[in-house]
Amino acid sequence: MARAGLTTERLVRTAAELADEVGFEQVTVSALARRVGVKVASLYSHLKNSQDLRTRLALLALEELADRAADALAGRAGKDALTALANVYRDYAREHPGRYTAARLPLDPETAAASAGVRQARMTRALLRGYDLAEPDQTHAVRLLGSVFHGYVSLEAAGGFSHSAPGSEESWARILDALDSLLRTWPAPGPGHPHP
Amino acid sequence: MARAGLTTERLVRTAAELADEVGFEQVTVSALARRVGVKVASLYSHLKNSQDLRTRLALLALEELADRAADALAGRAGKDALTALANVYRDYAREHPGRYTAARLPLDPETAAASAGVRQARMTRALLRGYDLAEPDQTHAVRLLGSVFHGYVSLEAAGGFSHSAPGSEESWARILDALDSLLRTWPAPGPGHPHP
DNA sequence: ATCATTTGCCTAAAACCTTTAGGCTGTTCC
DNA sequence: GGAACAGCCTAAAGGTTTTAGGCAAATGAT
Repeated sequence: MARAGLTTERLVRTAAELADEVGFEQVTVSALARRVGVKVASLYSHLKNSQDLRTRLALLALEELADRAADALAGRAGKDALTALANVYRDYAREHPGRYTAARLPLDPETAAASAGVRQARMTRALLRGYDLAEPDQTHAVRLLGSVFHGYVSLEAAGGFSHSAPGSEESWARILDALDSLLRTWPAPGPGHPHP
Repeated sequence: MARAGLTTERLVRTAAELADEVGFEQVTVSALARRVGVKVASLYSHLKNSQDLRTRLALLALEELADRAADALAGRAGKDALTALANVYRDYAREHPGRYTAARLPLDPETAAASAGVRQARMTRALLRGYDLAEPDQTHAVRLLGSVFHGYVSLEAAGGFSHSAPGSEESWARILDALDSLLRTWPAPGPGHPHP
């Protein structure tokens, strides 16, 4: 009987392609087995179970995102860096929707701590060195940026901004303008402007 | 044979409880049938299929969110309104994680257009009347707020901000401060500050 | 080169979810 | 009461997950 020469890594990469083509939800051990031309049970030599496959896929996506982020940030600072990092997420989500969804999979704390997610957080923090933020504001800003990037990209992928003017492209640019401005003039805590 | 007296609405409400208890992903026609004490096939008189159940659950959650938003916004303006609306999303996600996940389900355009999602968008826009934003900046700001609320709540639910200082509560407060400040001084488009 | 071991893929089978088809029995309404 | 409908049931087919056990190809020692 001819052997297919499967490995866990190869399977996960194939699963990533599958995810981008048919959606992360549709990535199933069965579908993966079909695609690599092998019986379903054979995959259980390489994968613990279905959840294991999804987790590995998530870790792959987190790595790829972190790699792209590192590339994008190299040699940039300030708004340039902000824009570059933001576009890493948006572009990745558009090029690889299934992988991007996978990257959003909730991981248990230990797995998350060992993932490339921490690399991404570190890079976001590095980006903020181009602005003048002391702790704990820097952490708040890291969380804000993460929220905006993830939130915008998710809503856009769900079709939230299509079919209405102005275009999503323009909003994205203006939101980055706004974030840049906000980071340069991060406000002190408080109830906001005092009513005169 | 005693009749259970099921209706589609009752099933969807039960599915919502189920979602909050075991997670949206685990909401299945079978699990729902078990919970209401009926054979699986019986549910297909009330639900078109599994996807139909999930969609109805999403619509329920969107309605509940819009209702809470309307309550929260009544009689408030400015930062008060901003905080109230933001907390609607965060509190709802914490009280009803399954429902909140359901509300994030991508809907086909017609369904989305007929959902309470548009009511939510309208209310966010109404909130912004307390700030001085002309179109198209108002739309950009609506999208920014939606992104931050959804993004923050999602990352928080995924455990992104736990086990690290400062606490998520504090970041949330400071991010709302920052958004309020940003909305009061929304910047003009451009590359940012000119370098001196 | 041969034999033993390990490895990789297979078949078989059980458990669960989805969906359709058809039947029986309460309920409703003349 | 009886006709018609509605609501829940059984049956069955098809798909996914996972475990168990088998056979053959690759590996490596003698």
